[in-house]
Amino acid sequence: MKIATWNINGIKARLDTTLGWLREAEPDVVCLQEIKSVDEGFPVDPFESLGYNVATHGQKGFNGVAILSKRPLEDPKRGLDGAPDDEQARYLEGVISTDAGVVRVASIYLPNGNPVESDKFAYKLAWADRLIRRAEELLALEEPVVLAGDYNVIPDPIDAKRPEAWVNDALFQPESRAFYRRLQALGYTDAVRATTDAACYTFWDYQAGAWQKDNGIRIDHMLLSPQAADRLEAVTIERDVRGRDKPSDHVPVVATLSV
DNA sequence: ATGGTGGCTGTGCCA
Repeated sequence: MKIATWNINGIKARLDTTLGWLREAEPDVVCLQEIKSVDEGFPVDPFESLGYNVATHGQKGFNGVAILSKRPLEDPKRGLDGAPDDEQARYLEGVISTDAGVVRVASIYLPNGNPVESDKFAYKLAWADRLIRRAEELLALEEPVVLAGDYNVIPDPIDAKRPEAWVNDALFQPESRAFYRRLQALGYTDAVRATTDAACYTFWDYQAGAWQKDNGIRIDHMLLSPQAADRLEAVTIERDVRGRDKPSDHVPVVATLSV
């Protein structure tokens, strides 16, 4: 099974770009972030025409996540527990059954958190704590679990072309990096780092020629429970997608699992 | 170099 995660930066502006990559890569499951659409506004039909079931958790204007899956998404869960007044749409989880078993998938859009001195950074860390609690609950199920999404965390200096440029940014704060390590200490595996030690990026800013200079960062991650890590066969970062027409500023990350 | 670009919104906010 090919499972992908991709921050598309707006489904309306990215519809053709997204459909084009789906036709070519033919992933079984795609976790989308930043759909920037309410559920009723998401263009379901073209994805269903490609054979996908569509589940969304959207909001007006910003944020919003979705899961596309060739098989039905069972038991969908929208949002994380622990903050009933939080209206930001950043988490969608569900179960996919195959002939070889089940896999639980979550589409995650962790808050950016900039600027660090603002309440946005506190919100980021609080949201990360709520994700840790969910991740702990999921580990207890002893299922293959894939926590996929835009984490807005640069884990290590190797994950940025110019790490010195990010030292005051929320994405590279010690607290943000500690959260990411804590997830791994619980037992989750960084799928990219399970397959390579090389520098590789998933995001290049639209500004200042970042793509042309390869001034990128690795912030889109797939974290695997032990049962999922045991089934990991391959991981790719679809870097060339960034150089196409009307690109998102992020590219897809794809993991192949033997489920 | 306190800019730069892009999406969605609504005359600015967010990334």
